[in-house]
Amino acid sequence: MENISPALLEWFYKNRRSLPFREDPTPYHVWLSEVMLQQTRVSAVLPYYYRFLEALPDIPALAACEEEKLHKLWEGLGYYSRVRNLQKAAKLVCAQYGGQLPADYAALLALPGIGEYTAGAIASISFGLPVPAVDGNVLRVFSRLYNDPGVITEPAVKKAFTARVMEHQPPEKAGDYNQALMELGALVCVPNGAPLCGQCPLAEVCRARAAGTTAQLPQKAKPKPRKIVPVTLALVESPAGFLVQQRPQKGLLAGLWQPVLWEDEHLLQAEVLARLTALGLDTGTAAPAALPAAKHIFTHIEWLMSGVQLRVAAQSAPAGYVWASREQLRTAYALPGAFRAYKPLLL
DNA sequence: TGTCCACGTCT
DNA sequence: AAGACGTGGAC
Repeated sequence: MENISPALLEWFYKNRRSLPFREDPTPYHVWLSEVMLQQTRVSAVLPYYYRFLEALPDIPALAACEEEKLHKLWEGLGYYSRVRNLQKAAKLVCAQYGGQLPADYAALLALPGIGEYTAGAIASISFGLPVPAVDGNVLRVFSRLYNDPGVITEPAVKKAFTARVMEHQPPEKAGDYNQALMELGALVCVPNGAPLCGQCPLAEVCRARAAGTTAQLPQKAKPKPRKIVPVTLALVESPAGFLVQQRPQKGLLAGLWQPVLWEDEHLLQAEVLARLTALGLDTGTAAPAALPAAKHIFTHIEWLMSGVQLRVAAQSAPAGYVWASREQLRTAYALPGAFRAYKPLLL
């Protein structure tokens, strides 16, 4: 196949979206934006990106940030290990590289939370190094360009596609070329079988377009069914606020905060009261109110939530729990989006 | 309603 | 190799 980069770059320079991390592509800006953009759309990321940089304008500031403030800056973005790894890496960068990201693909790849894609994006976009940055957009574009039915979730297929990506990459414009491929995937060679081939600078050479197979590409593995998990929660409010606890530092929603909650159990009101009493809480005599049922879908799990809401007298919090005021819940404690249905009651 | 996006990284 | 890990919006 002829080299696609001249037509691709010409299209990119005319059609690229103006994005804050593109207008000022420092290594830190590109790093932060790429980590935020992993599994998350541009429109969702932008407000977080502005707020994060305002609070933590450089890598040393990120390295020094309090964990709770960091979680709060990421609250609602999901995949919270991303922000913990971001700070781990920032601390390493301060200790090993004087607070500046290294202009070296292998050194970037060695940092926590930076995998092949993110290392390639930073190295090519910020440092101009001729390395690949192959994300889902690029895999989709190349699966269609070559009419290749390879299952793109398989590492061997990704490797083969990456080799093709590099055959077309102009070493002097690696960053623009990589961004152009992703931008083409985001704006023109879109998923779900309806690419805008009429606007595509590569339409003439696209083998899937010639074969009429764009809607069947890319091929992917079937997702596994999600596990259904019953969850019971208790919104316990005293004059001091709501009773909350921090989740364990490993696993689902690690380190985030939640109301009193039992996973894998669907409890009746009387059972909830008994559990609260067993924690040492004086629940008084007022009848609890049932909470509306709610569902939250994670990638691999589906929470079916129900529970109760109740007011109790002023008292000390049971071990492992704290009373958090509405103000503290708004400004200091990071609550995952899974509790969105109940947030109006909490905030 | 349910599916897809969404390879991205770590384990 | 395969599973863990969030969220929200498009369709």
